[in-house]
Amino acid sequence: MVAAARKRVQDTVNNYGFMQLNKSFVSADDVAKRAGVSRSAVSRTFTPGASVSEETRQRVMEAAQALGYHVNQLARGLMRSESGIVCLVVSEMDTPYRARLVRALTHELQTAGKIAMLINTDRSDGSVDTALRQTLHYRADASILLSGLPDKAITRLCLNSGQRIVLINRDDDIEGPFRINLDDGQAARVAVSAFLRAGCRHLAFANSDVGTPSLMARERGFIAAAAEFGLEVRVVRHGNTVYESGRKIAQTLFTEAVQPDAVFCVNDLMAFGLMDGARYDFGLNIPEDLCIVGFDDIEQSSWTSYNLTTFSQPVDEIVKSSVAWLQSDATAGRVRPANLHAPLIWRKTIRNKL
Amino acid sequence: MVAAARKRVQDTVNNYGFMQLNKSFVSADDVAKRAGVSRSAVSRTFTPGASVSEETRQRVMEAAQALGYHVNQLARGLMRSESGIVCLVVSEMDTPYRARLVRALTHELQTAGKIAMLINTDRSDGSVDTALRQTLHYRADASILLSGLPDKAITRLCLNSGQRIVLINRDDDIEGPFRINLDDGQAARVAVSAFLRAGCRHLAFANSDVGTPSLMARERGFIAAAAEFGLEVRVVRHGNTVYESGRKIAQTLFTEAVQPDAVFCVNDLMAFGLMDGARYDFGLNIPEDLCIVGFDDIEQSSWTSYNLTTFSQPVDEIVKSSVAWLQSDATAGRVRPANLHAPLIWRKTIRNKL
DNA sequence: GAAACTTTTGCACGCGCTTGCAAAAAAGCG
DNA sequence: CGCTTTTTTGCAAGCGCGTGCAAAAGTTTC
Repeated sequence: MVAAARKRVQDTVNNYGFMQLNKSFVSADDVAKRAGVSRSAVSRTFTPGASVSEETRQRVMEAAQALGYHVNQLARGLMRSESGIVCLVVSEMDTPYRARLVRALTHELQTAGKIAMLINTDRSDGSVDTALRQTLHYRADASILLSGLPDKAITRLCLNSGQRIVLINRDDDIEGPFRINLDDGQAARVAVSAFLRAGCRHLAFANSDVGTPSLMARERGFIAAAAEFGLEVRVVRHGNTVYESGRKIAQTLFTEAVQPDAVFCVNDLMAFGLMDGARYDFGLNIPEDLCIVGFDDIEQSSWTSYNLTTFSQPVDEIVKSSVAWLQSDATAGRVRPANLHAPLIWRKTIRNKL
Repeated sequence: MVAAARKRVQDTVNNYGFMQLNKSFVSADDVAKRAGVSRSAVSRTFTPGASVSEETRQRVMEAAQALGYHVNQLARGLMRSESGIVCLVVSEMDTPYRARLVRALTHELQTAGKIAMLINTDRSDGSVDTALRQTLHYRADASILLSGLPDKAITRLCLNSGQRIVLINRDDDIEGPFRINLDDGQAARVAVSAFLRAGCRHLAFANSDVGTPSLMARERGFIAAAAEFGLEVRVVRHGNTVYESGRKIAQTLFTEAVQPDAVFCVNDLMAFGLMDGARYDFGLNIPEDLCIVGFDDIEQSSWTSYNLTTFSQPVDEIVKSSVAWLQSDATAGRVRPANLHAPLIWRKTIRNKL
């Protein structure tokens, strides 16, 4: 129906003599006709590595230019079984870290000649599995998951459809997808030793209760590292990894009998909440009374009001290695996960010496 | 080549008897064969409003279920000239306000049965025009521009291709696109009267020097509203609409002979920078020494360290009206722009009385 | 200049789907 | 039950493109 309507418009327009300029879409056929060659010729002109003589190539390009032709990626995708589409499935994408990742990913994908489709898994219903199935509808070449963890069945379905999957910070022992993780254990160790050097003795860990693998890895790592020095860790888990949760955790921690003098927050947002809670609800000074370290190094961490010492997500590396893997030859089956290092960015929330 | 390889795999698999489960993609043909009907029947089953008897419909659905079939949107898009794709073209999408908008838009589009393609215009080269042309490659049904302003020629090209365009906060007199704007003038007037009620007499306006239409509208509105009360406005423009620029502007403003006691910041990020500058570089107290109002009401504005009084972007309304218009009947030609109201959210950066 | 190459070109088929059209089946009616 | 009207169905064409194949054109070689 729509197509019919469009067709009609086009014809009318043509009758009025405005020709190609106003035609809905110019096809390879049109270009071929104008250039006086076969349609294959124009198709080959736009296919890197195909056999076309320089002369016809010129002719085709000229005609294409004049008509404003560009290949229809939908049709090309249909033939090639390679749509050039990469799906980014992500929830709560306005979270600073996620937003930065999405920005960097889309950019990198574009420079690699791919295009990003954004799938929002905010609504609770179908969540990730539905989203992943959706990626199949559009024959996406690959999916990159920033949040959620897919069911094994659906993962296999995607892989069998020739799709590649990248999991960022979602470690799990699913095989097939490329997994990118941070060395959370190492970061935790660095945090502990930084706290100790600052003279802290009462360590706490502020986590969310969603229990994402990488968050749990940080928690375990921190507890283990502290144990090596004979220290116990007060762990508080609450809500999501957002400001409010940090605030809430401050309420819990600073109304207890023995209060921490150092807190590792599982991400920066929670650290900000915790800092504001400590400062404004309990009058604590940071870093004199309380040392804090966060994770992600989002932009706000460098704002003077917070000046948060935090671990930096190597966004560039994450993005580069993801896209590189997408373009590499499919070594189907088990894929070696990437393990990236998150360096500590020193600012002002851990004191230098006691 | 890829297609050929896939075909080969499929055949092998079939020979081994694993059948459909492992086949790359199951097509409508497969379903038809299994259900014992024609391919048109299955196509009609998945086309709302098409004529199929309840019985065959059931049979088809069953077969589809068993085989894991879902229509290929690429192929459907090819036929229907309606891909279901909506392009979001945006730069610096990790900016809190933009990120929120992108999140809300993708969500709303999905519930409307569309899917979002994200086009990043960060890199300076082609910018918006290239991006918009890219949307044509994928035969997007529509494009929503959150940043940048397209050339008229390319706009017309998109419109002629049957694409619809939405401009958010990018007012300009381009005709054809649906434009959504805020009532910046009204907001500016509200800001002035709030400052006056607080006893402020030295107004300043902190703007970026990129000169986006909506930002300039706020500036003009503020100056005009102040003039009605016989007050002059010290305008400072610097850099981008980011934290650092606000910081820089603080340096400028508070080293001058006559210092402002009220600043309207063109967005929240700049307001934060200005606040931090005022507080930490100049020891000013907010709101006692200095009143501040921002724009956007991003999440950070409610954080205790800032507690910024600011104008709220009606994100929900923006998103809803955008998507609604996309689905409405094309009233081609001049489209009446939407003019939305941005209410002031009172927090703690404007004092109540003198 | 003819034979043996190599490169370029056009044809025709197919990717997976929608849809107008006419035939077939079902339903309504006196 | 026969006839008309409505609904359902299959056929076939076509959306815009890529690509194997064989014919055509161009190059080299002796």
